[in-house]
Amino acid sequence: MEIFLKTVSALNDETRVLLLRFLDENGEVCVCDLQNSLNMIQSRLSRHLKILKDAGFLRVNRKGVWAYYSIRTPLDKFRLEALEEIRHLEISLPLLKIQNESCKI
Amino acid sequence: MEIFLKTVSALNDETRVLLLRFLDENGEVCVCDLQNSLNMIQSRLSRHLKILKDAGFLRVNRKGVWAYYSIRTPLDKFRLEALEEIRHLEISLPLLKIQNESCKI
DNA sequence: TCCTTATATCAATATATCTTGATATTTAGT
DNA sequence: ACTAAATATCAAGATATATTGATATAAGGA
Repeated sequence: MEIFLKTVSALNDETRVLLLRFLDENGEVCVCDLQNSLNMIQSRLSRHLKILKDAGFLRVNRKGVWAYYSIRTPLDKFRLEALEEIRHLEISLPLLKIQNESCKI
Repeated sequence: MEIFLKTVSALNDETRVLLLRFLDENGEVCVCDLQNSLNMIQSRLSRHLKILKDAGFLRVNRKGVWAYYSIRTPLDKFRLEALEEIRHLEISLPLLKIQNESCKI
């Protein structure tokens, strides 16, 4: 029950749905680029990324000071179905903005 | 997005997950019997049933003063997958208690 | 070691959701 | 019309979650 509720509550926020969709479309993205692209305050972004990671949707890849987040694979059936649902939502998705080249993998 | 969030937020509550599971196992159940079986205050129950109904999970069948709730069919893929997930949760489910026979369909 | 940058966490406030008891509505029976 | 029972809705307080700015932590370079 706890895991289910954690999974579902992670989905229960417009910001996080947008994040999932953005990462689903753009693959592995650095936090600083998410910040720029989504025009989001850093502490807010960090919080939501943690919630999505803890709920099993995301993985982090740290390279020095940078943290690259991406959709975790493989996802189980339910999380995958949720992601599939999010793929079909009509969302005006911002473009990925790369801030500095050094951050680029 | 709104519909998705409404669906997901309906799932984001232990009481409602229990309700879904209970109705999934017991079929169409009268509110008064839900009240008895789940040992829940009436206003609380009524609120959660409404949320689940508005989110597309339940349907109501009114017969006189009684209201019989059941899982709506057919459910779309995502809601069905959520229900499937709930089916596999380890929940100690109370038994259905029929209060008065007149309520029985 | 000191400084800078990226990210994470904390504290305070604002907003949303849940629970309960009280009240309103609806229906059937007399 | 009046009453009783089932259900729905409302109002107040309690609890949880989100946002923001401030601070902490960690890594790399001078």
